[in-house]
Amino acid sequence: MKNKILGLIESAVQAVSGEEVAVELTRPDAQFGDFATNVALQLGKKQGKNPREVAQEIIDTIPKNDSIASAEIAGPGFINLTVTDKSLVSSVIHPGKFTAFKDQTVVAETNNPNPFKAMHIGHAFNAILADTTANLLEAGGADMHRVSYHGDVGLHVGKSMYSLLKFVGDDPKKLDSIKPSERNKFMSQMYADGSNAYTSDETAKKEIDALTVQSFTREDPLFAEVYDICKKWSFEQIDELVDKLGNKPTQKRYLESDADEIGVQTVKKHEGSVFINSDGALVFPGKKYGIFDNVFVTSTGRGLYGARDLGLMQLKQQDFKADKSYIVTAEEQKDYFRGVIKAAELCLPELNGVTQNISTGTVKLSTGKMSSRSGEVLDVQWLFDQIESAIRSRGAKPTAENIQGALRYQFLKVRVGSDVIFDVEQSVALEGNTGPYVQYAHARACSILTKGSAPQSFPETDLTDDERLLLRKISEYSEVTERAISELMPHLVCTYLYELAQEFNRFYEHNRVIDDKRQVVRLAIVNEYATTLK
RNA sequence: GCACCGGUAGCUCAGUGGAUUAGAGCACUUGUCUUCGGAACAAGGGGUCGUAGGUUCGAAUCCUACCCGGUGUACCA
Repeated sequence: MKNKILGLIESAVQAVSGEEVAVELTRPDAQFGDFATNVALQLGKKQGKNPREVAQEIIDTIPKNDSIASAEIAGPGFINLTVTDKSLVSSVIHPGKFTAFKDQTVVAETNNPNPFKAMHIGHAFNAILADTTANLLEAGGADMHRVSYHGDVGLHVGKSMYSLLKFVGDDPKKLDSIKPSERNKFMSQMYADGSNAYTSDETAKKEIDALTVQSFTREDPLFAEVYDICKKWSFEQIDELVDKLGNKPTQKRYLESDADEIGVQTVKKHEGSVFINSDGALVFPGKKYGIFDNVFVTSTGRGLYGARDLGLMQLKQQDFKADKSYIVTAEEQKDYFRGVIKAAELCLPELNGVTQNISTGTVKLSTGKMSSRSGEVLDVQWLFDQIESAIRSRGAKPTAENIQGALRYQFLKVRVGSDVIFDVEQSVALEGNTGPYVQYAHARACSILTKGSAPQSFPETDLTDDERLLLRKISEYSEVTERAISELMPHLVCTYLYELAQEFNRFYEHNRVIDDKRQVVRLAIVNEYATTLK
C-alpha cells in the first residue's frame, strides 16, 4: 500500500514542481491519518514558495483514484493522507514479498561457544541474535547457510586441561563420576581454576603454556584421551542448549583446529606484502588503516586467533562461495574484526565486501559485569531454570515455546549493539513488553477463531473506528519487516509486534466478535491479525 | 593519549531532521470487568532528551567543544 500511495504523491509532486524530489511517507498518529509527508516543506524551501500553497497544489494534482480517501494540509505544510477502507483491507490481505537479499548466497555463524568452558548468557544472547539475523536474511530471500565455529585449541584449552588432568590423575575413568547434568558446571569450574592458577602460580603457568601447545598437537595419549572426552561432552552440551534456545540447526561445524593451518599458511604467504615481520612474529599493520597492529602468527610460528579467523573465512568461502558472510560477536571484538577483514581482503581479493561483523552489546547483571575468568558467570542452564520456575509460579507449564518466547524476546527487543541489563526479577516477568504478552495476544485470537471460522474472502463493508485502528496496525507489517530485513534489526519487529498485540487487546476489550452482528467482518480481521502476528 | 560505542521519566528501553501534548514497559496512584483464555483494558502523577554553543522555517535527532560511563589499543580469546 505504501508504494502505491508513494507513487501517487511522487507523480503529483513532479507535475507541480517539474523536478524529481524524494518523497518520504511517515506514519503519523492515527488521529492525523494513515500517512504523512513533508515534501511540500522541502519543495517550498527549494523554490522559495509558501509550503502550504505548495501542499495545496500537490493535493489538487493527485489523480482521482480509489486509494486515497482524503488529503489535508496540516501545520506549516505537512500533508496528511487517509486511505480508503477498501485499500486498507486489500493491503492487509495481500502483503508484499521481501527481496532485499534475493538471489544471494549467505552464510552466518549462528552459535560459537567454546568447548572446555561453560556456555553462559553472553553466548546465548549472541546465538539468538545471530539466528534471528539469519531468519531475517532468509525472509529477505537469501539462500541461507547456518554454521558454527568453536575454539578447540589455544590458551583457554590449556587452562581447562591443567585442572582436568589434575582431576583425573592418571585415570580418565574418574570423569565418569561427573553426571551429564553437572558437566556444564564442572567444565566451568575447571576453566576457572586453571585460569586462577595461570595468574597466581608461576609453575602452573609454565605447565599451562605447555598444555596449550598440546592442544594443537595432542601427542600425549593421556592428554588426548581426556581432551577427546571433554570435547565430546562440550559439544553435546552446546548442541543441546543451542537447540533449547530455539535456534535452527546449523549445517556445518567449523573448529579452530581446522582453520589454523590454512590461516597460518596464508599469513606466511603474504609476509612482506600484507604482513610484516617483527622479531619473528607476523604482524598485520592495522594502524595503517586506522585500526591497530595485531599479531597473527607468533615468533614461535604458532597461529593466533587472527590467523585462524582468516583461515575460517577461506574454508567458508570454499564451501559456500557466499555473497555475504555474517559473524556476530561481542563489541570488544569490533576493531579486531575490522583488522582481520581488512587483512583478508588484502590477501584474498575475492573476499572483498563479503565478511560482515555485527557487534552486540554486553549482557550485564545489575550486580556488575560477568567474568568467565573468575567464574562469575551465569551459565545458560541457570537461566533456563529461572525462566521455568517463573512460568510455573504463574500456574503454567513450561514448554519450549513459552521458554523461548520469553528469552528470545528479552534479547531481541533492544537495538542491535545495545547492552542488555539482565535483572533477574525483571527478565522473567511476563507482563508488559515481553514475549509472553505477545504470545498471549495470539492465543486469545486463536481461541476466538476456534469458536467461529473466518470467511473465505474479506466482506465488503465500511469499518468501525476500532476495526480500522487494528487493520491499520496490521497493514504496517510489510514496511516494518522490510526495514528490519534491510537493516538487519530484529528489534523493529519486536516493537511492532508489541504494538500490534496492544492494539488487538484494546480491540478485544471493547468489541465482541462471536455473537456480534459484525461477526463475519471481525472474524476476518482477527484471522489476519493472528496470521500476521504469528 | 588515541579510536569506537553510549548518556532520553525512579528503573529498563524505543524514537536519530519535523509538527499540534518527546513515547512504551516496570514501579507507584486510581478505576473497569459476574471476560470470545485478566498473562487484559482505562485514567493519573513523573522528563530543562549529559552540559554549553552553533546550523535550520523546524533539533532528542546534524556540527563543534567539554563532562560522565563502557570497550579496544601486538605474540590471550
